[in-house]
Amino acid sequence: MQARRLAKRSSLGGRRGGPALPPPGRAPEGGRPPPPRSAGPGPPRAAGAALSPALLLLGGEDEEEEGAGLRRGRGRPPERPRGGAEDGDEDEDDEEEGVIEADGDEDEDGEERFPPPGPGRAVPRGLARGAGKVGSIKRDMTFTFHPEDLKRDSSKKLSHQPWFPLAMEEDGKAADSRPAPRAPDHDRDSARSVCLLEQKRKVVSSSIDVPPARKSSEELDMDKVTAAMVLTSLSTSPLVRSPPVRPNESMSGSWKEGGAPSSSCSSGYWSWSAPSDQSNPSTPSPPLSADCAKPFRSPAPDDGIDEAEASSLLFDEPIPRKRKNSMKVMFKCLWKNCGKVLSTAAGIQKHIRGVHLGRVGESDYSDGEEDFYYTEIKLNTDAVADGLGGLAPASPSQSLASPPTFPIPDSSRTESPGAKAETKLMTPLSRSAPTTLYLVHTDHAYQATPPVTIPGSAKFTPNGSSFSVSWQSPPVTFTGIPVSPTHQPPGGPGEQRQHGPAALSSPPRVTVGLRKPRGEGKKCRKVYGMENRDLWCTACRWKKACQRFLD
DNA sequence: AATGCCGGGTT
DNA sequence: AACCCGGCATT
Repeated sequence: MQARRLAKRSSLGGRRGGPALPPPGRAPEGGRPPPPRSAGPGPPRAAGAALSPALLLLGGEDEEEEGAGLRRGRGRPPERPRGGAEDGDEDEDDEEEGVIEADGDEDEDGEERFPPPGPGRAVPRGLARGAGKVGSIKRDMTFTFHPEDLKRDSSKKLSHQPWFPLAMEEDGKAADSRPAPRAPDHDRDSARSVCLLEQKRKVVSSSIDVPPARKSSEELDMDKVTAAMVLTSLSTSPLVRSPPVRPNESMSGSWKEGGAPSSSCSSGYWSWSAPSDQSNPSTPSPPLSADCAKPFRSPAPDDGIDEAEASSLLFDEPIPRKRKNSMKVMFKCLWKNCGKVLSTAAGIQKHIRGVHLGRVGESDYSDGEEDFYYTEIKLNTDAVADGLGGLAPASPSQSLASPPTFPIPDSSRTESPGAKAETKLMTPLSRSAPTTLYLVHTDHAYQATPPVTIPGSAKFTPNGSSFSVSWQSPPVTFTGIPVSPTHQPPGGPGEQRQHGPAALSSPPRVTVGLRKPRGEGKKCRKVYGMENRDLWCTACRWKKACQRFLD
């Protein structure tokens, strides 16, 4: 590393002249070829910066070399490293990891960018897209997915409802005619059309039988289309994403009962895939996929897992599916001095209704008032080990941007009676989650540890008596006021700068003009060492006050 | 000597 | 503004 720096420095002309080592393979002075250094600093560097987070996952060495290449490259004519190397690198990345959409919207060649699903996918899709619709479609539909198609499809269907079945039939015929040209059997065709319909929508895997006997397939279609649309809107607006996550809520949406399980789940899957199309760089919405897509992957084992793995790896977030086995949802009564914890929402509602609200008779009836008196607790078996990271999977990305926007955690909660139980209950968790996710997501283990000591998690014990209300607020305050010194949003140096002095200002008022006392905490240099200078926070790299490990 | 980072220069 | 580094204070 130092060598690298030296090399760089010397290649730049050895500003200080004196102690600079002679550059390894280069004539030091005199008729030096004019290095195109002015062209260098901008783009390549940026590229390096962009790459590094992803590479970080793959291991330090790669990045190291990458970085070295970059820096060296700037002083050199673009023989091999940059122009070609960049492409090569990216390709490599793509191949290794399947997809990187860290900056997915950067390039707008939609077609190229499309294959998020990983290497295996590209081929079948091509086939499916082009001629080979016939044979492989059944398999493909499970995995391939074009949100566009879906949208186009549904909109088509909606607008031209009348001719839709016809079209489908034609489609089916066309499909059929190739392998076995024979007289069209209408029954089979209709059945097939149903199948195709499903396929088009990417609704089911092959193993799930679509009941062809259903007479009014049109009605059913409408149903599904509407369901799909509902889900579209849901998945499009990230804030309303919570509902499908929780299976055991008593009021699972009405659309759910109307649609077959296949419908709902496919929608989940669909909304999961959607981000690739929406050029939403942040993350897919794993919660949906975690619950829904999985069952459908199992019938087709050749693909699903890897891909999910890859995606989770790509987005460098804790694997969302973890939640499935490690999460346990409990419901805690918030009534004063009660603190009863039950495992089902129905149970806790009944409890509240009966015990606290005194509505013993009307056990079935629920106006939702009970919802105000209990809260959902997600117990994570990993929580102890991972710290708050365990909570993270609930909701990944979008609130990273604006953590401290909801300073009214409790009061508001108890007041809006019209709100739906689910959303209301979800919010505390799903909102607190991104914070924790953030902590885990951004850096390394030792950075994840300090947050564990924050009040929120300290109280996050299954049976803590003072748990419920007080627990919900801390995450919020925590977000707003960085109790945890460890982490800063990438854009937040300024913000954090304020906090540092704020904390320090009261004790050492005397030394206002002087240097602030040296921080005793770990700094990037200590933590990562000189050889991993690339991992340092920028401030440390520039020999400024460390931003990552604030004191 | 190693480290942290301020102040200031350069791009 | 981002980047970089001399040089000083602290450990």
